This record gives sequence, C-alpha cells and structure tokens, in this order.
Amino acid sequence: MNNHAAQLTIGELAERTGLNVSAIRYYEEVGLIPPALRRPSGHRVYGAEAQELLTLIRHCRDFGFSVENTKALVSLTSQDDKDCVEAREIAQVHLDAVRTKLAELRALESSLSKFVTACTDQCAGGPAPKCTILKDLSLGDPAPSAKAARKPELIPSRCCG
Amino acid sequence: MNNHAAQLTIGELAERTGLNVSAIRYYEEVGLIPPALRRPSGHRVYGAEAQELLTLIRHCRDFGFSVENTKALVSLTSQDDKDCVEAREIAQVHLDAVRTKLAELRALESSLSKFVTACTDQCAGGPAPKCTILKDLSLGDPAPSAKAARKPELIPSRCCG
DNA sequence: TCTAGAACCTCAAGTAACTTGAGATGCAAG
DNA sequence: CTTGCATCTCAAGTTACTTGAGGTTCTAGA
Repeated sequence: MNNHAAQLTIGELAERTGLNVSAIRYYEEVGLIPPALRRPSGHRVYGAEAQELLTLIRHCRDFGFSVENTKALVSLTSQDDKDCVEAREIAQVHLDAVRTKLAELRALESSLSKFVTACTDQCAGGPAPKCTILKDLSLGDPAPSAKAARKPELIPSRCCG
Repeated sequence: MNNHAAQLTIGELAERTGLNVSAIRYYEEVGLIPPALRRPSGHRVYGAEAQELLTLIRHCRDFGFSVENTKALVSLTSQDDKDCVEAREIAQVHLDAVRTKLAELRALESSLSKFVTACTDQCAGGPAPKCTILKDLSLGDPAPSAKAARKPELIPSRCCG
C-alpha cells in the first residue's frame, strides 16, 4: 500500500470515484479528462486533482448531463472570465428535457397500468389473441405523445435505461 | 394511383403507418415482420395485412416496448394455444421499469430545479467557478438514485431520449 | 417515346456512452 | 521465482434505427 504523495492507480481511482476503470479510460479518450501521466511501463498514474475532477464528472453524469454538457460544466469551473449564466443555461435546458420526459413517462405509466388492470379483470387467462392488451394495441391511434424529443438522447441510460 | 387489391409500396405503407421507410426495412431485417414479396424489379410489395401488422408494431413501440418484446406481443396475436398471461407479464414488467424511471426522473427534476433556482437567487451572474450549481456538483455525495436500472434500455429513445 | 426526377434498392457506417473481450505485459506478495 | 491480479491496447458489441453513397426503376409529363 504505497500512498506516496497521493499517487493513484486507475483501479484505486475507480474505487474512490465509483466509476469503473474502463469508463475512466473512456473519459480520457474523449477528452473529458486530460491524458494521464504514465509510468515507464505504460500504466496510468493519477494525483488528487484527478479524483476531484472525476468526482465532479460522476455527479454530472448522475444528474443526467450528457458527456458534452459535462465537458462544458467542467471547463466552467476553471474559467474566471466566464459567468454563471452559462452553467445555469445548461442546467435549465436539461431540466426542460427532464420535464418533457417526465410528462411522457406519466402518460405511459397511466396507459400501461390500465392495460394490465383491464387484462387482469377481463381476460381471465383466456387465449392470447383475445387479450385486451393486444386488442388495445391494435387499435387506431391510442399511442401516447411519445413522439417528441428524439434528438441526441438528453437523458443518458444511467438515468433512464 | 393503382390500388388493385391493396398492393402497397413501401413508401405508401410508411405513410399509412407513420413509420419511416428505413424503419420498415429494418423491421424486416430483424425478423419483426416477414420478408416482403418483391416485384421483378426487386421493389417490395405489401398487402393490407402488412399495414395492420405494422400499425400494431408502431403502437407497441410508442408504448415503449422493446423490439424484442414487440416481437413477443406480435406473435401472441396469432397463437390461440397460448394464454393471455404472457402478454400481461410483458406489460407488467415494462410498467415496473417505467415506474422505476419515473421515480428517478422525479428526483432528478427536483434536484435540477433546485440548482437552477439557487443559481438565479445567489450567483447573480457572478464568475462561473463560484456558481452554486458547480459547487453543488462538486460535493461529496448528492447524486440522485440513478444507479438502478442499467440493463438493456427498457424504455427506448422514442419515449425517453 | 423519351426523359427528368421521385422512389426504390443494397450495403456500410454513424449515433451515445460505455462495456466486454481477447491477447499481451506488468507488478507485488509469498 | 512464481502465481495471479491489475493493467495495457484495440476491436467489437450494445439499441433501434437513421443517414449516406452509389446505383436501378418507375411514372408522369412533353
């Protein structure tokens, strides 16, 4: 256990940040974090700043910010000449997207729970082709308003998948 | 305009079902619909059943069922020897997933709206690195419970992306 | 009948954000 | 010195399509 001036391996860093090793390498690859220093063997070495940075990144991701937005937020933390409005703007846009999805999911929840209830009440384990669920799904138009928001996946899978 | 016994081109079919041409070809490729008959030129030709089938499929997708589940639901519509329980089970599992996500999104909405409000109230357009949003994101643990549900993306992008 | 342009065809690659796996090397403890 | 875990790189898989390239076919108007 060598902690000489807080030199971390990628594995230790992963453990401390709750990320997984391959995610950290991925973040390096896409430029979300700077390339790590290497030991002569090629193994990555990190200092304490890396832990802070990755913790911030993890939180951003947990709050559903895309990697692109996370990149922007991260860079704002060290730009004194920029103001707060930019960060709020990013959060606001994300919030709007979350609200849109929330509305869609509520509609979905309502439809699905009706399906299940109706099936339990009416089908009574009868033959599948007569199931109320399948009948309702065949009908003309009943689909919920799930057409909106197709863009670049505003809420990543760790929140929604 | 030739409608001899309801022979449809893929374009007409797309228009009638609200799907897009490439999606229909994709569904054929993955076996969600049977391979279309072809004209000597190679162009696909469809009858009325195709329209019904694809309408059902579109509804399933709109309700957030995965292609795999949609396949299962579709096949139940023609299996008299199977009973309703299977369809309900699929819907129930999906409903559970939707509810889980709903809870996550609610937590997210609450956190994000607090962020935005706090920033508006406190930062007052100050320098970015001092923004309350960025500070909150750097903190120890505040991430919402978004760790659950990482599996194979239970709610596809048309509902959630 | 000819022709322009829309519609169709088949691959292949791109999307988001990682994860998984293969194959090879490094390192620390016993 | 050996064993076995950690690390490395690079490629491919994940979901459900969309987009694009490059090439045919169809159809309506002149």
